[in-house]
Amino acid sequence: MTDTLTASSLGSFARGRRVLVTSALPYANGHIHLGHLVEYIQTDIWVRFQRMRGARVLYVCADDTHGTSIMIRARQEGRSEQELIAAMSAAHQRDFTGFQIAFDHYGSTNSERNREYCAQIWGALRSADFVVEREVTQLFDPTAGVFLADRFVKGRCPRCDTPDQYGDSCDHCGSTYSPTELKDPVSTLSGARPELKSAHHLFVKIEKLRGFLTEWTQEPGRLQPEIANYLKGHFLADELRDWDVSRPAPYFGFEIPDSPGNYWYVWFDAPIGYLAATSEWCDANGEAFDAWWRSTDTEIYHFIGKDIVYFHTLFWPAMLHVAGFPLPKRVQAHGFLTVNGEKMSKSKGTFVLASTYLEHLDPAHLRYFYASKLGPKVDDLDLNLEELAVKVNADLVGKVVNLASRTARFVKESGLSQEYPEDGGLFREAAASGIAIAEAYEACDFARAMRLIMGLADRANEYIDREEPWKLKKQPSSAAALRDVCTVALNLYWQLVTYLAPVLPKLAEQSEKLLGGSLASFAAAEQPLLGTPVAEFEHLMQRVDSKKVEAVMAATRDAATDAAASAVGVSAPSPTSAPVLNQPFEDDGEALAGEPLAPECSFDDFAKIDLRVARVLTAVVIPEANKLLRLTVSLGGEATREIIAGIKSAYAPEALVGRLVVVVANLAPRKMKFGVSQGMVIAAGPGAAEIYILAPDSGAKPGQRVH
RNA sequence: GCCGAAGUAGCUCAGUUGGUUAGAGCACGCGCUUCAUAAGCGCGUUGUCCCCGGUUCAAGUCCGGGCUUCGGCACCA
Repeated sequence: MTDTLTASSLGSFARGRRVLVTSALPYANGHIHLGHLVEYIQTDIWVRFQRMRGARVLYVCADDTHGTSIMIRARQEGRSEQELIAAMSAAHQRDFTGFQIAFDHYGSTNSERNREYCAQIWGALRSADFVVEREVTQLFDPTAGVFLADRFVKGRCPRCDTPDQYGDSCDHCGSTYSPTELKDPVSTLSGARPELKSAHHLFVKIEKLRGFLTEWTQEPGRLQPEIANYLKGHFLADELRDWDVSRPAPYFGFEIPDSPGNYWYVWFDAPIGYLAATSEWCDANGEAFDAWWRSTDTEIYHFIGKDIVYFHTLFWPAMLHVAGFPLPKRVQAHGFLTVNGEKMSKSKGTFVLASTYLEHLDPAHLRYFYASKLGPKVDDLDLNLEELAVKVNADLVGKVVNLASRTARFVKESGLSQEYPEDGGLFREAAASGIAIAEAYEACDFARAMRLIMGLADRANEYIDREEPWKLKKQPSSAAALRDVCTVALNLYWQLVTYLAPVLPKLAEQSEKLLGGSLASFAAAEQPLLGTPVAEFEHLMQRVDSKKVEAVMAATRDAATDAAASAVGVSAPSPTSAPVLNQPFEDDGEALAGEPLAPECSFDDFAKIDLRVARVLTAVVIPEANKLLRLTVSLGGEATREIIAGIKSAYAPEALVGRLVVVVANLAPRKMKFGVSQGMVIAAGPGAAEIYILAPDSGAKPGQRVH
């Protein structure tokens, strides 16, 4: 009956194909959350799919462990970096396992093997004359004890003398310069006067490879078209700047062997972690590294987020190319996750950690939901929790699992028929659909694959309804017919579970127990199961309970609150404290953590800043700008100022006119694209819709100073 | 302003190389069924396929122009 398809054609389509797959390395500075999981679930599904088609797949990942923030966090927590990253790696791996993400090997960038590969690639860059060493005289903040990047230094423009300019270029005259040329430089970190300090810096002259990279990135199928386009128009159109790959001590990372006191920048050693992880796996499994990474027979795939595209499409291929490694066949980027249409937020309970989710909900639900949403494009993906419940309940429970649920019990005694019954071509058609489904998986168009599968599920349910097995059951004379109908239904179910197995490995496993076959290969969808026993039916999947969804969000909010409490050292309230808050606040530590306190300043320092109450007289949008409003404010009497403020996204002009605000009145005028701004309106918030202007209580008058 | 993507039923989306009365799921209404996890099946309602113009025997699909939305960049001290 399935003779139109050669047996196991789907399952062996990729036999002999050797595929090396990576997900981006999660940073050891934080726990895995639902946003990370988009990538790992996407990759894991793709890997499982490739295996089911007969490819030999190696899936590796590792923790990304280096950098300043790890160093500082370890200090704050009073433990070594090694302790910190070991604990975080264990937590990461626990979370991944919980979501059935199955790496072949999970390494760390802080491994000896990684250091070796870093040295190897570094050596190749050196000998191919890609490294420029420059004795750079850099500004150093003696208070904070760190070298200052350009934008952490301000001063007067060396060309036109305009004050308050950043270390790289002047907004007034447009000239560019080195921060050391700034007059009267100030560190924006501590306010200290930076010292000149000589530092050895190492750069990779990536411009030498612009032709090669252009060709490589524009190769069809290499990158998603929108990304190839973007690179072509933005980076590759101009001369590529030398890439600064070193950081001076102190830095948690690998010291550069031929440049003592300098460390490889975290983004240098992070992708090399792919090599190290592969190598470690090879050692542990008696495989030859060269067969995986040095062989042109191996197809290398990187799954990444859109934020790190240029590391993986410019620097990384450049490094591999120079060091003589084959390059990735494809770099697949995905968008960011939003929850209920917004950025994830701890206070709203949508910044959900993987571990929190797992305490309440089934990982399979998230895997299916992501699969149903993930296409080949770089679009952001929205996790609407209501939609998740509806989709999972309707598709997986109502359609797919229901097929087994409504027929398996009827054949518990008899098992499946010996011969495949007439089914009107349903099985054959579903087997043939495997090609389109496989193509969709291959192209990372999981949403399409899910749609195709659900279409098949609809047809199977219609079949059961037509055949009415429950009626056959009531007539002992129809026993054979009953068994035939259930055989068809369960085989159609079997096909669906085959196709869904990359997404729902646990369901596949349970189904193997129920029906006794093997779902290791897509070939399972081509040959019906016949004459086999059927096990006692057990529920294969629970519905999504919206109470549990709410519990996840509540737990997320609670965790944020607890973190805030411990962050500010709140202990039990003192019995003598007078006014008691009878209403609990849910102020989390998100904001403070995101922007730590600035170094202490003296009263004199503070007094330099002249804050004044002002009244907004006029406010108009600047149409050409995306974020700016042009305000006229009064400081009382005739004194007015024009201020350009980046608050358009949060305030309509008419909502501002007439109200009192606080302005920095003695801020040096700043020439901007749309005019000169004579001051600054004080506001809080992360930006976009969340900008909150400070207002004095009623009674304050324009012109009054804020002390 | 620049670059990119997208605009199809109340919602989420599908519509392959232009080809018959534009589809699915959810929601809604009516009916059937009761094997199944308040699951399933049938029938039905809802559309200026963003707008204008062009090519064509034929445009949701191709071309030109415009509008809107969302990303990214610039601008935000």
